[in-house]
Amino acid sequence: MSETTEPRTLNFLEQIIEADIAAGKHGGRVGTRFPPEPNGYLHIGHAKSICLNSGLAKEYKGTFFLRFDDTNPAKEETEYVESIIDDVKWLSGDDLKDRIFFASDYFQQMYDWAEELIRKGKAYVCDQTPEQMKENRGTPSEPMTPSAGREFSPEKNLELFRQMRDGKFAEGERTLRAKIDLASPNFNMRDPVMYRIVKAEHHRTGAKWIIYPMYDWAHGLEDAIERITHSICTLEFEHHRPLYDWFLDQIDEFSKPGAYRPRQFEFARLNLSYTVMSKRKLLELVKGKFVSGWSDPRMPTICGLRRRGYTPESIRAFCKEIGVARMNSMIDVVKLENAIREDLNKRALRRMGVLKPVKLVIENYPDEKSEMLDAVNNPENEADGTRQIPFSKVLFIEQDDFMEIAPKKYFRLTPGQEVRLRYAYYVKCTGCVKDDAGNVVEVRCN
RNA sequence: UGCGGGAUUGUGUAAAGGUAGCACGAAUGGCUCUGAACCAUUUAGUCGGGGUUCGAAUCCCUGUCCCGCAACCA
Repeated sequence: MSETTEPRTLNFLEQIIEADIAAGKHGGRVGTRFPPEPNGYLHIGHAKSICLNSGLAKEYKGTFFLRFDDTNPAKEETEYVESIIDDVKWLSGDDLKDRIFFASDYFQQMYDWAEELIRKGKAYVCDQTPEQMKENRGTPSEPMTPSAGREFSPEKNLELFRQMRDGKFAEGERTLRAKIDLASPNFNMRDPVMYRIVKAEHHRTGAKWIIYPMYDWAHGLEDAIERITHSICTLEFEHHRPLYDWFLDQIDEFSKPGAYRPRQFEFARLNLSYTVMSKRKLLELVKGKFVSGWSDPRMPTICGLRRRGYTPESIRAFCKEIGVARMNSMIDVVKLENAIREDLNKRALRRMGVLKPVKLVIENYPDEKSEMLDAVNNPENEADGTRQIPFSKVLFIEQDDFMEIAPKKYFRLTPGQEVRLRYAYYVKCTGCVKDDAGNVVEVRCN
């Protein structure tokens, strides 16, 4: 007997993961995460990342975490944290129990590792202002100009760093920088900032910290702490990858032979035709009261789609359908619409409604009579049963369902044409009644 | 400019040297219970130029075009 196996096509991430499992990396385990900064509401673009990460974890029987990358108190709020948790739970169908984390919970650990780098002479305190840093960054052919701190002893830098932590400096006065390469063609490697001073209330740690880790320093550490195996992000972080690896290389715990190492992989973000996804513009719509709020059904936010009637299954199907690649693309929004149509077609209970009514009079139906007719709730699922709908001489139909003078392929009511009324009788249109202005006020048939 | 990515029907996405497939769209036809859905048929593609090979979307060379980055944002 021959086995017919469904030909399964893997996307590039599945191929990488399967190769890693086959090679025994991480003991064959898969751990993914969705790491939003709580600085806004999630939209359909984020849905792609959520479905990807949670989907891969499910597919390979791994773990999926929701982690808030809350490293910039100036932009983050608890309101966003709460909405993101709701949206991710709803979309992924995962209760996220015990699997919601915060970068801010790792601040002390990150700080300790920063001191480790300073002690090793791999990081230093810089006194350049943001403006000076920009001026001194150099050009592709000229190296950057460092500050004196680059040559200070580890002891002195450690002391300065502790002073930063303890509030001896104002915002912008000092930063901690990694000592990497003054002339790297990848500007991310030209001594990137690891910590900056931000004197703002953090939504979780309050005023405990006044120095905050930058994304590049923090992200790989967060992944490493959580034992993420495949750290999936969007394409624009591609040339941050050398930095991601460099930082982990500097920390004993993650650079020892056989030590745990997460890896970064990039994919193309979602672009949807006719859809605004810029956080700034969406915020403008909300603040300017052009919409009723983040969950306005016209918004491309996850909560907006939810209110519009999208099911999580349909959005997941959409994400699976569009695939994942490293090429920038523009998905036609009809693809999203197709996903919900397909889903709802299978499970939605049908109801009839009339938006712009016009009276339909059945001339040969008795004046006083009325009867109840059986209507199928869902033609695609008999189990959904039937309901009763009333029928009488005078009914209301959609204005668009009648045309006095109709084109060739008009299948609705027009004088002389017979149609079937849904769940009821065949009727033939005999004409219509108009008011003084010429508007059709009544359609007649028998 | 430097660095890093990318290029397969209209839009996406497969094919790891061996028949270019799938989905959505579009078109045509069918259907007197949603102009939906469904059914049938059709449409249309490997960026250009060289090379390797019996055979190239795939490997090599070369050109072109597109995207991203050069924040004390993530």
